[in-house]
Order: sequence, then structure tokens, then C-alpha cells
Amino acid sequence: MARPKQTAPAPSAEERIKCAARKIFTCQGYDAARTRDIAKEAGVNVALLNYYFHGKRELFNIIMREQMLAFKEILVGVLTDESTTLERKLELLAGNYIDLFLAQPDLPAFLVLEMRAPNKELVGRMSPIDAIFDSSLYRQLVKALGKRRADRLHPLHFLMSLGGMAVFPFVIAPLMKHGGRIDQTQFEAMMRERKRLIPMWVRAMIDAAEDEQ
Amino acid sequence: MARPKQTAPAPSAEERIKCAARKIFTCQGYDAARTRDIAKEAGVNVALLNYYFHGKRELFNIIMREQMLAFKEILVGVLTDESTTLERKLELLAGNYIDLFLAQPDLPAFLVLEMRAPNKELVGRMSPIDAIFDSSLYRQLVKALGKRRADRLHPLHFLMSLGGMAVFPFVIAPLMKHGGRIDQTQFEAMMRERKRLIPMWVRAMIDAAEDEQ
DNA sequence: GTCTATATACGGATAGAC
DNA sequence: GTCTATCCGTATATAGAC
Repeated sequence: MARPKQTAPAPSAEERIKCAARKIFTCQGYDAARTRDIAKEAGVNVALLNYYFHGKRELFNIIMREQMLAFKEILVGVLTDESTTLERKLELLAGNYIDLFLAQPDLPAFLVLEMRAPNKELVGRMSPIDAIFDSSLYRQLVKALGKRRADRLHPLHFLMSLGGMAVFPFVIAPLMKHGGRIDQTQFEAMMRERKRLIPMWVRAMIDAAEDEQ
Repeated sequence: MARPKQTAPAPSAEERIKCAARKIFTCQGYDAARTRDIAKEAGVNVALLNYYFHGKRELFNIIMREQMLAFKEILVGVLTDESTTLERKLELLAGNYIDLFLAQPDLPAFLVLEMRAPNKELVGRMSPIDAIFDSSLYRQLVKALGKRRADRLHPLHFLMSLGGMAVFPFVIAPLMKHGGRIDQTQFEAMMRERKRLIPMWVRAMIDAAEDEQ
């Protein structure tokens, strides 16, 4: 009698191709990626890749959509929650994004790269900008800034700053690791520190705006 | 008698090729760029490109080195000036970088892209990390943090934050311009605002560290 | 120095057997 | 569904004339 499988079932070829594609596309970008390499990584032939997905571009679009969605879901999930405070939202954003990038260090550079001209339509459809403007967080920022200051100082400034502080270290990591003054372990420790620091800093930035003449 | 030339002399073919290469490489990245397009943009034939420079890779390396140098010179120039205050250095860094990106909006994404694995050696040689550790700014940061706090809170945190706040808006510009809520004019106005805001914010971040228990 | 014409390689895609 | 073999376009690079 067949006992229930304890181990995960061997992933289908289709699934293996998608995983391989995600790995290679995110590491190398669309133009540098070779379908042959994706097929080899998945343990199949190029022909099969074209059988399941219809060519390189189609496969890429699927991966790209998935990755942008993962990115957007973190943002929108936190942004629109009416039940959390501004401070808590800042903590969640910084924490979730840094955790995501620690798990997938190539993701930020990949998204930066592929958001460029050739994919304008694809990217446009995924833009979270409307969700931001209509969000709970946006209203909380306006309130924290005070009506008068929110007129002169766009709330987006603070979201751009938060994003930049979370993302930037990962894209310049290759530079920082040269010369041996920062190694991978130290780098990761610093990124974990930033989960605590960034929300505190954004709060300080909001308050600094308060003090302007 | 030949009067002195009032107009700039027609740039040599070599120079035109370099300009075309800079434009096309920075807009499209190495893999997507076609030597034919560079040659056409320069008004010459592909053969000539290979005559002056030795193949696509060589030409690219020259451009890449130049662009990274421009980037690094801003940083190092400000960093090492013993005669300016911490506050002034922060102003100069934010101001100079944002001006550079306003003039060349594709530059940040290009550098992010090309700093990846395939160019590790090239990038490593250009890393500004040593210059940072030995700089006047670094010492000023340690001092501003206070010796005790500088032990627990790495001064690099603040440079990463400054960099991220200056760069990030330019790399997500394609996302922000969708939906018509931010247009190009507004975007540029916000970036100019940030030249004033970022130094103030970094100062606030340093002071926020001061207040921790 | 600058061109035309061409060699060569490579990568994406497909035909067709199993 | 999955493979082998192959086609075909395209991109880099070079040979050689002027």
C-alpha cells in the first residue's frame, strides 16, 4: 500500500523552469540571460521551455510580474491597513523590505534595471502610485506634517527616503565589500540594524520638518 | 590669414564614437547596446569603432571607467576637504549628486546595472570605500556621534542613507510618473527641494541617534 | 582613416521523432 | 511531455579596397 508521501513531490518541469528563470533573470537581467542556461539549470532542454512558455520574452514577463507583485504587496498591505499607527507602518515597511532583500539580494538591482524603457507598459500597469495616494499611510503622513506643512512638503518625500534607505545599501553592496573593511556578515548585521533605525529616522525627519521656520 | 576658430572644431570621429557610446551604453546597458547603433549615432561605420577601440567590451570599459570616476570624484572631493564643516559636506554631497542626476537621469540605473557580477574586477578597482574610511567626513561623523555611539552605530549608515535618499527617486521615477499624479516638472521641482532637505534630514538622523537610551 | 563586404559565432526558436 | 537536430536571424568582428 502506498503510504502518503513524506517528501515534497518532485516539482514538475514547468515549475523547475520557472524557478530557474527567476534565478537567472534576477541575477543577470533580461538581456544577459540565456534561455539555454535557464533550461540547463532546470535540467531540461530549450525546446521544453518554448513548449510551456512561448519564448524568452513571455517567460520573462511572468517572472517580472511575480517579482513586482511581491514588491507591491508588501507596500500595499502595510499602506492600506487602517488599524495601525504611522510608526508601526514605518517599522513594517522597513522590516519587510529589508527581510525580502536579505533573502534575495539581487532583487533590488533587478527591479531597477528592468524598470527601464523597454518594459514601460509592463511596469506602468504595476505602479503602486495610486495605491499610495489613496492610502491610510498617506493620510497619516499629511496629519503628522500638519496641514500647512503638507502643502509645502510633499508626503512622497518621506516614502522616497524610506525606500532609498532600505534599497540603496543592497545595490552598492558590491562596492562596499571591496577592501575587506566590510564583509558579508557585517553587512547583514548592519542591514538588520537598519530595520530598527530607518523608522526612527523617518520619524525624526518628519519632526525636523516641523521645526522649520 | 586664418583667424582663430570661434566655433568648436568639428569633433573627431574618435570623439564622436565615445559620445555616442556613452549615450547608448548609459541608456540601454552593455548587453542591450548594439555596436551598430553606436556607430550610426556617431555617423561612422562599425569597422571604425573597432579600429579606434578594440571591440565592444574595450569601448564599454572606457565609458564605464569615466562614469564611475565622475561619480567618485564628487564623493572624494567633498569627503576629503579638511576645511569644510560636516553640515557643509552634507549639503555639497546632496547638491552635487542631485544636480548630476538631473542632468543625466539614466546614470543611477546604469551604474546599478553594471556594478553587478560581470564587471566585478572593474568595479572593485573603482571602489571609494577606502577613501571614505580615511576621510575628513568620516572623522567628523564619528565626532558628531560621540565616541560611545560611534562604536555601536557605524558611520557608514549615514552615508548609505544620504546616498539612498538622493539616488532612489531617480530609479523609481518611471513608477512615479504613471497615473499622472506626478509629472516631469513636479518631479524635478521635488528633486531640487531635496538638495535642501536631505542634509537637514541627515543631521536630524545623527541627532536622533544621540537621544537613544 | 574610413569604407564595403564578409566571415564567424551565437542565441532564440522550431520541426519532428519518440 | 520531452528530446535531438537544425534552421535562421542577428551581432561582433575582420579582411581588404580606397
